[in-house]
Amino acid sequence: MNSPIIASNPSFIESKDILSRAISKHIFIILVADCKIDYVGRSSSKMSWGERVIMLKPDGAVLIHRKTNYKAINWQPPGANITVSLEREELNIRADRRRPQETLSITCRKIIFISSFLLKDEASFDMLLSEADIYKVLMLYPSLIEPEFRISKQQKELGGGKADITGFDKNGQYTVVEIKRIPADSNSVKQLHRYISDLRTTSPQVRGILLAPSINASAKNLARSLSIEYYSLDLKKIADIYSKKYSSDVERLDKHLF
Amino acid sequence: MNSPIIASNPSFIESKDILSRAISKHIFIILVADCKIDYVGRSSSKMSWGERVIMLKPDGAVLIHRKTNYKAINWQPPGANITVSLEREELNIRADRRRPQETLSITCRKIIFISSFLLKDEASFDMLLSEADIYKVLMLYPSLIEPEFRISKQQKELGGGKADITGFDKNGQYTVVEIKRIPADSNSVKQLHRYISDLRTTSPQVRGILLAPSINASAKNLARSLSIEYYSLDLKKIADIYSKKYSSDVERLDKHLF
DNA sequence: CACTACATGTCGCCC
DNA sequence: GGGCGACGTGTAGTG
Repeated sequence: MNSPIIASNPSFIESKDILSRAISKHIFIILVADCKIDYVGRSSSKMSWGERVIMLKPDGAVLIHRKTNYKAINWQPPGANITVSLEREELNIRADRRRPQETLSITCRKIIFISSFLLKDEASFDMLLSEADIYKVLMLYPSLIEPEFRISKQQKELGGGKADITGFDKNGQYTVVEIKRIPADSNSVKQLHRYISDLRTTSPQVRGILLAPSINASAKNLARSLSIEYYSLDLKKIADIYSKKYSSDVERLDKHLF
Repeated sequence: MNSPIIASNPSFIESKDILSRAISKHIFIILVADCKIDYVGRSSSKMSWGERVIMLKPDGAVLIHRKTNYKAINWQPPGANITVSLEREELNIRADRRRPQETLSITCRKIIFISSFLLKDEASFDMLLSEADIYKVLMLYPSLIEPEFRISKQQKELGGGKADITGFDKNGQYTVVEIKRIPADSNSVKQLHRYISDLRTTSPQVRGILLAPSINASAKNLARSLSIEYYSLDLKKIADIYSKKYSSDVERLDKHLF
């Protein structure tokens, strides 16, 4: 954290100086200003004067936040070209993007506060046990789905969507498997039903298996009425296998688990 | 802009005091801190120590931004319950949400900077060329849908959802129209199909028309198989009409365009 | 609180 | 770079 700059009620000249320097050096900037916003691009928007928080990131990303909501009210993604200009009693910040051609213009009539600083942050961001991770483990060990299960195809196109796993159970019955990493709801059941509904018109005995850590009551009822089976998925076990697989030695694991 | 608070390198005690007060008073907070993040909910993630910008909004929204990217790396949407606690040499900020049950935990080992302030902002946000704007233009000039098209109803309840426009073509055939302002995908086709599927059981010749600036290959195939028609929508022309209508003089426009 | 549909969706993957 | 599908999608409107 070198050279943090903090200025309250800076003049326009001072503000422009801080902004220009920070932008050219790719330093993170936060400003709070009374501003109006014009955006023209894929859509277009206008917002008149008000106090907002503006973030200018080293990679060219621009965000304008109002006092509520998770999403920025206006923005520009990374890679935007940011320019600052001083015109009479207004400071203008413009962020341009090409492909798609979009322009974001922030006109400030009062700068309440500016700060700029380096952010030292080299940490990795680890998303744990995504659906893709579970999928990888099940592809490696199909018997976790059901004993003697054989996977025939992954991500098969069905009913307009993509089924997670399709294959055959120990009786040779064609089966579609849907995986959820969070408690299954009626949407999960409907999703799986969409996949198998067209298959069932030709072969009604197609099995649909829903694998999830748990399932809620209405989803369970819906599944029963649609002849879809639900089995609980032991996420802890999956996570265990996943971490072991990615540390090493899959062979020993095989013997240990099955 | 009353009572802005700005503190550089505040102590943990001072930080907790500022945070607790600002949260209880629903005042906007920005802090820059060396922190680690744990999130558990629909997914889960972990990130170890690093300097980040944290925003706590009056409505309970929480955003954690790293030095790059448009999106927050971790967040909590509005309505989260935010609590602050001080434990040994760490300040912890927790944001909890129910339904879905999710927890975001921010552990700070150093507060670089805190500021908190009210944001006076009552401006309206005006977005132009939304799908609603396209409706308006088509309602004014149904012939843009198809020559001699007659609109009977806007936003008709069908198949559990709301169809954009329903009406009759030049042959008196009942028609459901779905509008997209972005390239149509298979979801768009499915959406329209849901609207017309029950109608077609009684009158198979009901037309489904999808209007969008473009359509992707899989959606085109799906549309064909479901007997749904796609026609491209000239957004530039629509925008042109819209802006002219809202500047004035619709009469002259009529003569000019048709 | 549910369900539905829109969004400058954004993001990542594959071609 | 464009096409395509998933997302911790978020967000607004409606019953």
